[in-house]
Amino acid sequence: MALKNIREENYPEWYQNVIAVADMAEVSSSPGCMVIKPWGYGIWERIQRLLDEKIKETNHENCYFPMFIPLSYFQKEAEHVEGFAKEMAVVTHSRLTMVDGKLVPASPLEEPLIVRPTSETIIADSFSKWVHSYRDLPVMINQWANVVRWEMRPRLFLRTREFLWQEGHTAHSNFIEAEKEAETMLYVYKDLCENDMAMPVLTGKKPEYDKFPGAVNTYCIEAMMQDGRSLQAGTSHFLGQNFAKSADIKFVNQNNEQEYAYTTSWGVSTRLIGGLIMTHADDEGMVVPPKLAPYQVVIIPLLKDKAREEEILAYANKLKDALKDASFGGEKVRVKLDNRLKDGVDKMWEWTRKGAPIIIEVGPKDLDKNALLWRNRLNINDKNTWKNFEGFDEFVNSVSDKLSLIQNTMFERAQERLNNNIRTDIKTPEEFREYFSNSNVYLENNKNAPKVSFVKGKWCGDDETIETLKELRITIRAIPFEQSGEEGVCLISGKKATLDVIYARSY
RNA sequence: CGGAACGUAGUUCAGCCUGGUAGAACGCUGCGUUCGGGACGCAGAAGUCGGUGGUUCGAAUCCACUCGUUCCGACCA
Repeated sequence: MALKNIREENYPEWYQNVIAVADMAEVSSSPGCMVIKPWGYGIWERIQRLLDEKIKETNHENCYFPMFIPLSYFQKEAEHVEGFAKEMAVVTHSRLTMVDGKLVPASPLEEPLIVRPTSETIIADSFSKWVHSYRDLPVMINQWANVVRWEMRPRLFLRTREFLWQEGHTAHSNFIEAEKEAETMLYVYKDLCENDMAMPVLTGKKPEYDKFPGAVNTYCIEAMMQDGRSLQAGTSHFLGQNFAKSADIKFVNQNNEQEYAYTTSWGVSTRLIGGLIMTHADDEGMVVPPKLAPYQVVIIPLLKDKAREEEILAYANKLKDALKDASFGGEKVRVKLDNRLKDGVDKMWEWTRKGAPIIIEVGPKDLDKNALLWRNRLNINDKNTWKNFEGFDEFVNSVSDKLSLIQNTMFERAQERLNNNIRTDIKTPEEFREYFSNSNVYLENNKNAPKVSFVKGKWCGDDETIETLKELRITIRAIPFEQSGEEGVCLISGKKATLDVIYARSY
């Protein structure tokens, strides 16, 4: 057992332990912020690369907007400023001066600048300059950037004051096309989560009270963490004409009439890595799905026998080169030969904690046999797999299948957990309260069975229910797109209701 | 931003109540024995005790302020 805290005993500390032992990130000396270390950033780079391709395949182009947004821009959209006002970093001065040996801000700005919490307002401003005719539409852009939200209670990857993300922004000439865009991107996110991150998600719409400030509709993907809580993994917003009206994005339509554009925005962030951890990591540390692993195969040469050191290194290098010619998921296999001056066994466990999918040890015996010993991260504690010796060529030829199997197994495991933990048999407010009176944190013997997870049931939509949900610390995660249409009983109010929603505690 | 706890070596913590020049374990370095699943022995290096100010002959220890971390809550497209 590598970790000081295991999942069933202390889930929040386990989460932080995983990040520490996998060397993914650490709390920065700059309050509320994180330092993303190479292994964590490498995973983010993989997410970026895979998602960026999908964004471009759906006809978007990347560009970049300023991180400083004039305060007045936020006042243009009433709901938007209301939703974000509480958590903004404000730049008020343009220089420092020395007073009594201390640096103090000087030269106040005429208009304060906001460090972007999201870029709808400044991008809408540009759109208004770019769009004149229906022939200029649609505008479909994306930016990879950092944003700042002054969170009071930071948690690595899940909620930090500064985080990295991508935000897409589009403008369209009509309602239908814009709605379709918001939907398209939601499914691009679902594809990323499920096929690349091996993290199944539910799709749906946010209830009115939980929409993005200024949006007409907010669509979301929600993932189930191992403790049964929900993580909002990404959102896609149909903004209607709200931002177009406040930023004056007008165009002349085919009938020579002035019309406001319809806009959308959509984003995912480094929070996905938090989701990745809470979906896949175990009591030994991180487990990274092959498609996201910065290194999919790590080779550790065992160099105790000085006489054969060169020979073993040559063999390890030969293996590395042979593996590089293999491919997985349409890309070359990423191989790391770990040459550091440390004991082989220490390196083996280090890469286990980091969650590298396949770890190979290359020692003197392998030279003679033309073989190698490989370990599958998913079975790291299964003694039956401790002696996975395999012929050199046989391994090289099957590495792609092995990675594929690991990727698929990880997804199936997570999918099974999601499928098995959405309760649909809770039919009354009494049963509902009883169920959620349990705590989330404790898992039963079966780590695939959190005590409290998702409940799918009816909701009447009344305002009073929102207050009750707050008291119970439960949220409506999504209104699924597929609705049964059957009448039932609202799990909060007990009134008649037909709308199906997903209830859960959340991060 | 409210409540609570905490801040001492790279890490986890003891010492504080009852003031007198800094401790352990793990980790790290060296040597040796082991070692294809987290090993061991011996030796060694490593801390202006979060910061500022106060009380005192003397402060890790007492007091005030401040900064930060963790947990709970509020907040969190």
